[in-house]
Amino acid sequence: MRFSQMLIPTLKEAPSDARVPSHVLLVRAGYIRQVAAGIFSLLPLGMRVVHRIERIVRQELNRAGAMEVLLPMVHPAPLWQESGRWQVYGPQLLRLRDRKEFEFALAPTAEEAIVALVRDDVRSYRRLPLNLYQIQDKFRDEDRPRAGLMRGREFIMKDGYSFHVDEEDARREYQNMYDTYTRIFRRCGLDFRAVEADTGNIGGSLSHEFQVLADTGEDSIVSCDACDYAANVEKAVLRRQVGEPPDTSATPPCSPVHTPGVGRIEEVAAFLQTEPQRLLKTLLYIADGKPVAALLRGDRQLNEAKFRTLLGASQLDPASDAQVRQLSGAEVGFAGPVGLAVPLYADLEVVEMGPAFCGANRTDYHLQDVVFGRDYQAQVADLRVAAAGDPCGRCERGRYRHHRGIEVGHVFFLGTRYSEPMRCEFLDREGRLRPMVMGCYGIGITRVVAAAVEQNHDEHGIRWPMALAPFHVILVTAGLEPGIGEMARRIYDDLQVRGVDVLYDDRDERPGVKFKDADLIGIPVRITVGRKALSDGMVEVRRRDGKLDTRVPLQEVASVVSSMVQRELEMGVAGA
RNA sequence: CGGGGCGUAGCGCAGUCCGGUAGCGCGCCUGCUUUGGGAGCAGGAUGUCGGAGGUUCAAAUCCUCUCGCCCCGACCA
Repeated sequence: MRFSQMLIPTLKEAPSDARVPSHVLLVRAGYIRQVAAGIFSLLPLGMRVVHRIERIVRQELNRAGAMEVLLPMVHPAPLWQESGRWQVYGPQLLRLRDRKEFEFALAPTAEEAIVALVRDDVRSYRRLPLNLYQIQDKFRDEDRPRAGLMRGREFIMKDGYSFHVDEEDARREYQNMYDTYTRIFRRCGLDFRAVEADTGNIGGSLSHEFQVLADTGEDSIVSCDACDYAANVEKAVLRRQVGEPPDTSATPPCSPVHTPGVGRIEEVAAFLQTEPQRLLKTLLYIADGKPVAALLRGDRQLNEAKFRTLLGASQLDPASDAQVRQLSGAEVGFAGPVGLAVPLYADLEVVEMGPAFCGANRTDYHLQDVVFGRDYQAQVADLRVAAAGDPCGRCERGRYRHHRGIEVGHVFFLGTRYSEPMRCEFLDREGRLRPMVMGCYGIGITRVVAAAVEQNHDEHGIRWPMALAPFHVILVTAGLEPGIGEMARRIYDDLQVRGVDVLYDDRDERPGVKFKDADLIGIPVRITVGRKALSDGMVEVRRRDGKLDTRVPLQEVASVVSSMVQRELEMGVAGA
């Protein structure tokens, strides 16, 4: 492709509404343009990157036995009413009406549509298992779209669904997809982790997110420094016993302290001239209509998902200010476990705290020297959000490291959440009607684009991994001598014959402009044919990642570069 | 949903307080020169000043309403 003929509108200045590197660079380098909040157009370069990703995804999924389909993007409301999600999904589901006032939704995901398809045409165990996927635009009317392609409202997603005769087979396929995703992201050249994830309200136990590691990621994940356990902090379990509970036999009885007007943890700690770690935090919640309290060390966060699971509650909300006043008998900020007539649940760490400060259930007062087991009792459980340094819950000695991640893939064991209400059933060997057991598997294609840039850029621009780059090589001419163009065209043809995708910058621009654009656009290999090439027959080969900057004889450059490209493309395909 | 910020040429911005009929840089077009890290000179094109209503002789500027975009928060007692 010739640069002069391609639409690559690069910008010297960043658009003012972009904050994160991927957004800034993808706009500046001419890959995307914003159309509305969270809605983007893909320009030719952006489209090429998307195609690269899609190709890898298709190859690996097809290889793993999945089949591609294309479902509609506009779903009739009754479909969603059948699964119950029309009521449950909320404002993220964009609803619309046609001219006859019939209601539709723009698909944010396609469980309903795929189930409707399969249940009508698959009635026998002989036709199972099935794994169907599509690559298609999705729409989610996000509360707050942000960070460019990272959290858009409209985005391209690969969504796949599998159907099985029983749970065992569904789990086998789950593993198959897990392995396939690992291959896909490895081939994309991304630094990622597969982490255990919270299954949310769908239930079930199996769920992994594929997280690309990047500081700008929205998700928080932890990985063990001793074993291979890694999980989203929403999910990460903690080791029960870490140290011995401190000896509190000499601790004086607890006593009130006057703390006028200080109710927030930091304020209380500052007022008492101590650390938040010495404070005991009491959080009042309403679980299915009944009050409960969670106790945590002052600097810790409650993991509501863990709490809800522990309680077996379907609804769990923080108590309102009025409820807090009524339950604790004090203003908000002065609740404590001592004498509180509410079921108490203490995080593992609370046991090991030693004498602590906590609210006195009396406005403007706290208690000091409060000891677990002596001054109050509570059920002890893993309740907090895992953080860096916390003890791994899967092995005996590991500690957690913390990372930020961008969720680019998610595999999920669904069970019969959809097949049951929507009656997606089959006849088994014995002639009995049974619901199919399902799994679902997603990859955010456009989010992979953003994640790759977040992970691979510098102050000059993008640095694509070879597998995702819109072109493998950019060929730049520097100088106006007629011989230079001729040489470049020969190299261009030679590379194309060898299957290398080349962007030939034939523009009538000064070399500086071409170099700046090449760096910004981020193509992995740059070949420069300049005046020097005319004199000594050498051209420059330089890698965008800085790993190579050398000169190669004109005659050899095509073979040298094409094998470099091939080698790199094959790196992730090992075992294929 | 709560709070904050911003909408002026394709992009980045000034002008708004204090009303007088729109400007700068980049980009774009033409010509000449230039050609290894975002060239120089000369000439040129480009605006419903987000929209609607109001005040006024006169509105980018003041008032009211509205739309859009960005950021922070939306459990932490």
